[in-house]
Amino acid sequence: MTRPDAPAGAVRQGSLREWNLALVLDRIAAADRPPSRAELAAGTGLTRATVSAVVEDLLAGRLVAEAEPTPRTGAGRPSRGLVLATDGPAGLGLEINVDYLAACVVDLAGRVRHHRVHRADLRPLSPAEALARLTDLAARARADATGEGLTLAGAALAVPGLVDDAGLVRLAPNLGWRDVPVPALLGAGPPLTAHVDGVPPLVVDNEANLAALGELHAGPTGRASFLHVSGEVGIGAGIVLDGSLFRGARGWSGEIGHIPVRPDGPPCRCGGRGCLETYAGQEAILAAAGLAGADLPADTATTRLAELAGAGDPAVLQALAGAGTALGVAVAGVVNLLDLDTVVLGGGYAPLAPWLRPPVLAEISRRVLTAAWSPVTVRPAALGAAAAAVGGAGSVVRRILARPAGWLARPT
Amino acid sequence: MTRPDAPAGAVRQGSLREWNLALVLDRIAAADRPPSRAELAAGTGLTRATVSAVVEDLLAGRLVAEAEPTPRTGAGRPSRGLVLATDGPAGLGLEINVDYLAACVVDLAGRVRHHRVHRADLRPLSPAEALARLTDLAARARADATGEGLTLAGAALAVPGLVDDAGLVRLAPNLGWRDVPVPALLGAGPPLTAHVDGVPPLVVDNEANLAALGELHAGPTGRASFLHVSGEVGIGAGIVLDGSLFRGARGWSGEIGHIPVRPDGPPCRCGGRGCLETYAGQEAILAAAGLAGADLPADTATTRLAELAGAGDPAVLQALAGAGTALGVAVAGVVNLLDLDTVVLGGGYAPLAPWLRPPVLAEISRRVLTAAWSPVTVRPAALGAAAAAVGGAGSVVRRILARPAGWLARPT
DNA sequence: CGCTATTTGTTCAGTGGTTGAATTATTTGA
DNA sequence: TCAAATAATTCAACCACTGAACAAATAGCG
Repeated sequence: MTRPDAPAGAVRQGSLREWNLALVLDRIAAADRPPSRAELAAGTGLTRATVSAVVEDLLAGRLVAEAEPTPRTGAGRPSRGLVLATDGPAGLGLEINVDYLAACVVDLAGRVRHHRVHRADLRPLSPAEALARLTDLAARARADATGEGLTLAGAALAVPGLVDDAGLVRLAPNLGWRDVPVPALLGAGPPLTAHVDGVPPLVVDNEANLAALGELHAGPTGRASFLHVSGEVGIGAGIVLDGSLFRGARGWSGEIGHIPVRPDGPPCRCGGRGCLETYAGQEAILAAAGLAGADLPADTATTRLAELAGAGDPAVLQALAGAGTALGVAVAGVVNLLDLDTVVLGGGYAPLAPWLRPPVLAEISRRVLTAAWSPVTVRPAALGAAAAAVGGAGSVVRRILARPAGWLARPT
Repeated sequence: MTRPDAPAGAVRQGSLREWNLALVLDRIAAADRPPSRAELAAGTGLTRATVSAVVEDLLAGRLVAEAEPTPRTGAGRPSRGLVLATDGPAGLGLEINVDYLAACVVDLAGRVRHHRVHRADLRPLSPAEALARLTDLAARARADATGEGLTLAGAALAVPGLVDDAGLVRLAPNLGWRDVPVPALLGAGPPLTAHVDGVPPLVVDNEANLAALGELHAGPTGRASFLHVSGEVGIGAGIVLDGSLFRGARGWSGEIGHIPVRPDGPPCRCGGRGCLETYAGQEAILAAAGLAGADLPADTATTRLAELAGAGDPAVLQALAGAGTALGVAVAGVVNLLDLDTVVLGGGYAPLAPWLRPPVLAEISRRVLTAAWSPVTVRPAALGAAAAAVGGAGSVVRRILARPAGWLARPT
């Protein structure tokens, strides 16, 4: 199935070119070394004539550039390799979390060109105050980007909570936010490029979703399926199916933290009982490790746990084993349901992966029906802290790569 | 997002026509009354000229037909309504289960033109013997179909087990099958139309998947997202996301029966403990209701349970309440994870829905984070017994509707 | 009954984008 | 220096869609 089942709209002449622009650009992005026009023609099935025409459009629009002449290889006219432009459009990624703000800029080629983190406990601040600080950070990122010749094509903001299509944060429990209209509050900053192709200049999304996207594009292939579990104060998950993020019917998928692990376990903030969060959330782990009252900032707490576990502290080791088992039970259910082959431990779980991985794997191999045929990989996230910001910035440029015609046709 | 992210292949001139054939055909199929060419043009955004040309191709290929002249409506030249052909291609749906075989034929318009069920306990038979009987049933269906002027375009066989791409049944626990090469054994029957468009003439798939597809196409809209839970001896689920079946990375999604409900509950056949199946599988319900030794055929067992529950038998009511609660716990996890808005109780659960629904709903409203914003519907399946056969046959004709060019270009 | 208004469906020149073959460009190797 | 080889461009042909004009078929009205 390479084609969507039911076309959504009319296909006119121009759609052909739109499609082939995306096709060629996608191959340039996916190639491991700058491909020539001839190689692209062979790879896509288009004729060399068509590829030349398409590439001409892409060059004119500053989406690709011709690479430095490569060292000679054989007889014949030398090929001119094509690479993604590093002086064209770029994406701005923003993140707001309980104890830090982050901003980063990613160019078309996926390189992180700017990255800055601002640590501060944001819980005492009002949403407007917190977002004002974020606007400062964004302005600095923008200045950096334009200084390097980049054009910001859009921004994505990661929030640890439920967000609706319009960017309204319905609920961010750990920030204490409820019904915060983020785009309006953040719109005070310098304007980004206006709506491109129907997408607003600022997209607000769940932190776990964007972190999963970051993980997807950090990996080698773009067509993976995995579950990215992000263990912060709450536990969120991003679900990537066949290379694209699954958002659910209303965009609120991934609430793995409230999967029941023991239906009659301890009560949870959500109103249920025995949710995963009550066993493997950060507070639960700290409490089990006897570090409950320490009141450490969230990220420090994680590093502290890793240190103590590395030193062999028995209470911490037992706490992590318990959390890992609970996580494994929940993840086994997910893997049974969705038939995924990879589980990524991200966010606060990444540094704890050495201790969480064994119990998670044990539960999976006990409970997953198909584990015998095809093993399930459990690994820590490749991207470190603030993966969500990078993922968000990446999502902006991926949107351009997926539909370059929209960018090329933008009003200038 | 109406367009796939990364085009998979070259888009040539002909692709345009291919796409628009599918577009127009899809609108004809989705319309609630035969649309005219002019209405199609208005609805799709194509010009009337293009629609005429496309419709001409579809008429020539016997995929659509002109409807009877409709009663007059206003001034102007009368329109000629277009309907899906009922004398063109049709799909053959087959099902093999523990205690019955079924075959049915569905035409392009989705009407069931033939349906026959053969009841017999298949467990004592070898796979070859069982499939020989199914071949007989299929031959009768074919004779019926050709008698009505239909051309069988392909077949889908539903099996209660894990199936790989090649049609090899890796494991069907309740039939006692392991590594059965179904297409080879069933291939002895009269040949179907040869490979159309790269798809083999016989597709073997999981029973729960095909039942979910049947439910999808029985519904009004083609773009739904829901979980179809099929409670037979085992418990399977078909996951429909945005109008298409999600099969998982390897095609083995939906094993909801082995989601852990109580991690330290009773041991399960799969090796785990406390799986959903040990609480809400048919055997578990019968045991809890005190009907364990009765040794009823599976479908009779379900009707018996419904009778007793209807009569107010306290043991049965309690058994169903317990099963419903366990099911609700598992389903709540799924809904939290995937953000679905509908859960369909199918297979053996359909007749028991009046008693299962309340506890399932109760667990969902307790445990699903977003239930407050947007309620989750729980309803019995619209299709009755052998829904998988109908769904399978439907999947064959849907494939033609989704890609009519492949059918039109077939060698004749 | 004839005329007009109205809507449907078809015809046809025009256009955009791809195709395939021929042509030009640029290098290696004999 | 020339032939072989490979890359990229050019150009006539072609395909499918567009837009406008046209033909077909009816209702309403005098």
